[in-house]
Amino acid sequence: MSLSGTHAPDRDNPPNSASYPNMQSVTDSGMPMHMFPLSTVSTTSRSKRKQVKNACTNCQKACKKCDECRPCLRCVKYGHPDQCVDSQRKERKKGVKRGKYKKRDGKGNNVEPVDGPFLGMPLLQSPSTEHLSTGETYTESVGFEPSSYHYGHYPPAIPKSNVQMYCADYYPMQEATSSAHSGDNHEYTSQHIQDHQRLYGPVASYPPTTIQYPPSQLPCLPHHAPQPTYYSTPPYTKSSTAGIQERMTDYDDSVYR
DNA sequence: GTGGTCGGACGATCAATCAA
DNA sequence: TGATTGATCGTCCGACCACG
Repeated sequence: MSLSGTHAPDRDNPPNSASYPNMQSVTDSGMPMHMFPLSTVSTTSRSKRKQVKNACTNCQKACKKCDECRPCLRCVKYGHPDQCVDSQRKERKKGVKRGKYKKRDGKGNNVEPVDGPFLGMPLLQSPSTEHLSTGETYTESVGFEPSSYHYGHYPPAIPKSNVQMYCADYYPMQEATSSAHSGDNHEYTSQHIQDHQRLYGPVASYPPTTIQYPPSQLPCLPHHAPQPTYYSTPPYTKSSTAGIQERMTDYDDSVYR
């Protein structure tokens, strides 16, 4: 990122390190844990950080959390929604030679291939899944590795140009903490959310209770924005709260492929 | 209290490689 | 040809600092 800097982050206590699983601050969707209903948030888990596919230039420059919507909440918050544009990604290198492949056990050791419940994919073992049996209580930590393993198992990609992101997984409608927001820790106040709604339309409730397919509204888009193209056959029909997050995430991912 | 800066951990992506 | 691996690139956490 930036090339010059004088401050030294706390290397001895990497707060986001997997070696500190109890220091959960964000969820799979990138939503800060404090924005979850307390009853569903495990205090002992640390799930993977969820990143947006493409941060806007402002957030990228500031190294701050962005969201899929344009303008993003951060740009709205700081009063420059018109400058909220996707950053450009450079093309990945091709023709990079690689050595012999090793089988792995996740720790860098050579092992035999492991089988898991999803196409040989190992289960994501999160501490918070221990008390959850059938998914009756939804937390972000439940589920399987939202990685490229299962990408492409859903209907063929639709052109990216036809896609606008559905952001139900991002915006919390719980009352924001009374302490309002602090810094950039994406603790948007209810006032911020209301402002955003006033400007750009309603945002989705969180967590959703049922999957709507296609979504009846695109919560983060300006009302005049072009509507996305959806498959005629929904890739997901799950109606329980369990797993909704990952399903929506998977869907979002699938449309890019 | 608020916002800006920034190092670096780690998540996402996808081409190269493997194996059936 | 689909699955797996590993390199690359990007996001953003969280500490620190400046400012009003």
